[in-house]
Amino acid sequence: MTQNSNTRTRILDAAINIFSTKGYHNTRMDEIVEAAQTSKGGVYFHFPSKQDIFLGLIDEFANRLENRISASIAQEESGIRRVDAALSACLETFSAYRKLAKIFLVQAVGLGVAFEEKQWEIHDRFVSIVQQHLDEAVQEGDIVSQNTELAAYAWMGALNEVVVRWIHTGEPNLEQSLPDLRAFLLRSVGVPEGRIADDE
Amino acid sequence: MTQNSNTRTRILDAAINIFSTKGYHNTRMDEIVEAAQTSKGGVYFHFPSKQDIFLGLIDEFANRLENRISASIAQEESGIRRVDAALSACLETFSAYRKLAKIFLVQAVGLGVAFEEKQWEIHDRFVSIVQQHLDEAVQEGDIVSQNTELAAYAWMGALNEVVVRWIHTGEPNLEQSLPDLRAFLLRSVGVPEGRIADDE
DNA sequence: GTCAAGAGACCGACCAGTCGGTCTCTTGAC
DNA sequence: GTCAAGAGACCGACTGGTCGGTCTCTTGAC
Repeated sequence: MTQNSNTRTRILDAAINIFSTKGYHNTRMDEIVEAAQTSKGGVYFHFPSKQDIFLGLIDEFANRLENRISASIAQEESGIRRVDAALSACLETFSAYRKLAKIFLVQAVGLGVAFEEKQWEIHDRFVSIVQQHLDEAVQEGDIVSQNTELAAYAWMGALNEVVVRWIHTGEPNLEQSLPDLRAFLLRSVGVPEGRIADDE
Repeated sequence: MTQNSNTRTRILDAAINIFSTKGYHNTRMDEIVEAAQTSKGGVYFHFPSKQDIFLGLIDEFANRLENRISASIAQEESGIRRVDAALSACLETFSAYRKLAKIFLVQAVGLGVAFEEKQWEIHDRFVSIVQQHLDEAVQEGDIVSQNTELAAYAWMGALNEVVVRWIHTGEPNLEQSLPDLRAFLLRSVGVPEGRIADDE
């Protein structure tokens, strides 16, 4: 039973802190044990393995992010406003969970085949969402006809890069990058200049 | 001395192959030894450490990439043509060295503080190049005034994502993505639609 | 003979995971 | 109310394998 054990939470907090700063392979279970103020046995009572803790954190964050984005999109009608909503939700979520974001975007990369699969599965989920909405925008005539798959990947990449940059340096503040990033993304898919400026 | 020892080359080839598929931590020195058809002693005669081989590969690739890009840019006059040249050079280089590209873009990420520094140093070199040229384009009136730093990061991210995608799936062929990617990038910084289509 | 180049047995630090055990809390028969 | 019986949570010494790196020993060219 997943009862609200305090120890379990402490372990997860410790794992987030250490994984995010040192990466998967440079994190020793003993470090997590110490930071969580528990014992080896305590950790392995709550979690089956190191890998399981790590993947659990990633899954949890991916779901949280996707939910927030979906919810934001659902509240808006028009294409461009949806982009705004999704983008805001996205940056806000990353902003609110900087350490998890680092695990998600940085530490989960390059861990070998075992992790690659999950990595791509999640990745593609987000790409699909973006592409789907770009396709709708094309059909509604909001943007010019184009290679929306490539555009979706490029958006993901651009967003990823900006967020990783923020994770690393702490600035520029994500909220304050939003307008420029928004303008960049909208221009990139050919939203007419006139429609970029206003929110109506 | 970097003399043309056959063994040395075999070791590097083996390292490229194995690092690129398994990542840094999942690559055993013994695997490299075996693939290079040499011995532990042979490897450690030519290289001081595992980390050194890895970082050496990255450095080598980064320099190669930067040189090719710089050379391409130098051959062109106008801003937009330079973008084209640089982009082509970039994609061609990644295309030609797919495994090194994977080490460079994927396997070098998330390796902990020891590697992060070098990672960012190289990263920033490329961002600077992009930003500098974007700034020039603004001054020459080719593109609208904007946050070129963010745009440079976003370009890097977009490019990175598309290339990583290709590394992973093998398609779409990078050369054939070029036109769409080019259009995406030029639009994103506000090059007038009319100037995107033609190469003149 | 000597020295670059390579071979491969060996070392020992490191670390994920295990396992026997303890401590506290709940339950229910009397 | 109490106490035996058990369950759940947690402890930490220990293990067994792994793997980067070293060391001594060959070999062959000059």
